[in-house]
Amino acid sequence: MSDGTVAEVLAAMADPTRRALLDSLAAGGEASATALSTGLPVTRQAVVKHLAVLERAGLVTPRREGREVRYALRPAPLADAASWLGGLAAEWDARTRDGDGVGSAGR
Amino acid sequence: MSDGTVAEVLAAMADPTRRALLDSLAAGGEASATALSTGLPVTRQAVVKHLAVLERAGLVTPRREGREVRYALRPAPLADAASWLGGLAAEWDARTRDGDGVGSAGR
DNA sequence: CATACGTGCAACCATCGAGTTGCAGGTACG
DNA sequence: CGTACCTGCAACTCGATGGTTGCACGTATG
Repeated sequence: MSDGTVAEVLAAMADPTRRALLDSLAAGGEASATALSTGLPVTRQAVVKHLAVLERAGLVTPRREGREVRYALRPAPLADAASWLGGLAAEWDARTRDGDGVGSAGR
Repeated sequence: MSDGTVAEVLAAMADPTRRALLDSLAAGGEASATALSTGLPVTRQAVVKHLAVLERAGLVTPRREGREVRYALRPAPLADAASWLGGLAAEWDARTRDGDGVGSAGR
């Protein structure tokens, strides 16, 4: 399951600034914190903190390149979170459809 | 697209207490706020607030039953969020796999 | 009718998260 | 070598959020 809890991924994806950050990375490939901060209405420091959160969630990975640090996207944890959510949704759906109560838990 | 933003769903699912709440509802079907609060280490009021968040996200729906209010699961928004995340993950995967830069996202 | 139970509202507190500013330390380059 | 640029750390502000207590109101029920 790659890295970072599903909960961490969800929390990371819940923030609009963070999503914008990830969008930028998806669109333009690797980028440094300073580069990312231009184009966003926040300070470089704020971006740094967000990147730290994203890294803890495993959604992004840093790579030192001379005097700067480039961050790149890591899709795996996102896919994990997505399938986890999907599984839960399916389970709920099965339960609410009829059995509604106990039932033989899917998992 | 049911109800509640995907972001709201993600934020709602990011909280452990809220997940526990949803688990209880999934396991035992409908339940009132007071019923849910027993079995959790928090006050009824805290549960009420969490239920409000979950309702705003569309994950739960209230139904007045005499003098009490029963909350029931609503799987749809969760499924939406899951497929949204899945789509994003696929897109990232496609981009990081080769094009990495701009590239015509589509296919 | 009186009582008990459940809900709803409001005030309040503590903590967390997002964001800022300021400054010190490396690293590239003329 | 000196300058410019980027990173890293620390202190601080401020609003949102999770949680609590207290109380008033409605609704069953003996």
